[in-house]
Amino acid sequence: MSQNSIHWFRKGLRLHDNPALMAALRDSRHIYPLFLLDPWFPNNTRIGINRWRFLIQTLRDLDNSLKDLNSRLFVIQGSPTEVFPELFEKWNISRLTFEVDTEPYSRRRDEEVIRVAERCGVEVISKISHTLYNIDRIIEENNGKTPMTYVRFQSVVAAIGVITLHSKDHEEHFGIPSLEDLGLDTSSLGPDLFPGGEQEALRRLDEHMQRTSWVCNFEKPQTSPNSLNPSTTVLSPYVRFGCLSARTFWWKLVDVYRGKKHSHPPVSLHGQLLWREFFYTTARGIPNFNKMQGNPHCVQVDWDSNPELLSAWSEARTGFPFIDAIMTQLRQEGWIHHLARHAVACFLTRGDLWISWEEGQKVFEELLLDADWSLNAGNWQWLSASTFFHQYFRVYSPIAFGKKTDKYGDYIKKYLPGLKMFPADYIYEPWKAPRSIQERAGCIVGKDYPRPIVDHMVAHKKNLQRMKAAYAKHSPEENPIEKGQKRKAKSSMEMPQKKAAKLY
DNA sequence: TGTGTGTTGACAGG
DNA sequence: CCTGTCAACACACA
Repeated sequence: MSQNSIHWFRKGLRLHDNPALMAALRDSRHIYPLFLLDPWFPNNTRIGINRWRFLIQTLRDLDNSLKDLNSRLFVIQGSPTEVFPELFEKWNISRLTFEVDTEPYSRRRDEEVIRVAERCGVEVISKISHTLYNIDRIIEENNGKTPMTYVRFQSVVAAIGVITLHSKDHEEHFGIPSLEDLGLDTSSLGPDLFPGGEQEALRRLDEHMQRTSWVCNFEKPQTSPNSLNPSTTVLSPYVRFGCLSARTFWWKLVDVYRGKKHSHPPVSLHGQLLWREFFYTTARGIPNFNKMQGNPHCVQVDWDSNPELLSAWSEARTGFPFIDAIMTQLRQEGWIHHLARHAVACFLTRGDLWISWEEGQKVFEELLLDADWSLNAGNWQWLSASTFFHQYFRVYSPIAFGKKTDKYGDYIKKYLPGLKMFPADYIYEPWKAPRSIQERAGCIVGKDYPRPIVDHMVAHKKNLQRMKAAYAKHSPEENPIEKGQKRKAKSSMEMPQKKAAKLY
């Protein structure tokens, strides 16, 4: 039997570890590798120019790889339910294959496409390969409940057992558009530090996996948010687009770890992949995951609406050099270290500006090369102490935090060259520098660089109280009255006992 | 229902 | 480098 198949690339933009693509190849006479530029995405999400470039580079790389196999990538603009019926008929298609995607829009889209395919008599095959595990099964194994902690998540996946890795492996052509073809403004393109594509992804993976002791000793919290070159792998954009299979990454790490002492989840590189899996699971299980309202696990906070403060943050004009340097790196290069994300996210939300994490989520969605719906929403909830993380009294200092790993402010000077001449004593707080030093540095605060938009000490103390009030009102699954009584009992009884126990 | 724990705080003090 | 304190959270498990 010979068939004509379409393999629909969405994420999973690779040839390696691609079970759905393999399913398309089986017994096929013709296979049509297809990528749709679905207008839903630019119409409903924010895609910055740097991520557009990453996508186009990735598609070119995929096309090149397919050329080596005597094939080409077909790139078509249009919504799936309109495009597919035409293509099914035009190419006489009997089979459609694609990778499972767990995001809300993707699930709705795929359900509709499956219905369209059924009507056209086209068999649909979908395979899991974007995640290590079957995300739905994780929730099932946890009695239908979404695991809410990493520890809980780990115990559930441990029970599921080892993940598997898929074994390795025309006529007219619809070309890959350029950024200009797509009508995009390319004037703000940043340096091309992380070019898209499977070949680049595999090259970078290989490069890092050769550093065996670095891999074995990797502990995420020990890596620096403000080194001049990334202190971590920056494989995240590649995993996000599926240029690199998370499963291939996982098993490469198994090879490197074998027979050696190595770090473990949550801090290890394996642990990082499991964090991704954790947030994919919670994003699948929790309704309205990218919103506060209607999200049953999210603490409801009375965030301020303050467009001036928000744009100062997103445009690197807060007057805190550490924060502004990070936001500059983000905008120019499309990637910042995870702890740098913590620092700016805390600053925007519960730490200083008291602006909703949803606003920060939008900015990251636009600017990060690795912006991923599930991870972005999950991490913003984490950092704003809305869901998953509740120790809201742990606040990052926009002054002190960066000093731990960059005493002299070299990172700040790289991204904010206007502050280059400031002495180390004042680089994190230039407004404290005497006028003479500001003049010598050629940078007057309030004129050449903004004054701080908030007093951190005042703001964070006030915000702590506002968080306390929000938590007092928060009652995810319980009767609020009952909860209030429990809280009272705890605070009057437990604390003195604890202190007494310590004294004796 | 109490207790231990939680990838990644800041700060003072030894 | 480590520790405890600050003031205090929810989740998970026994």
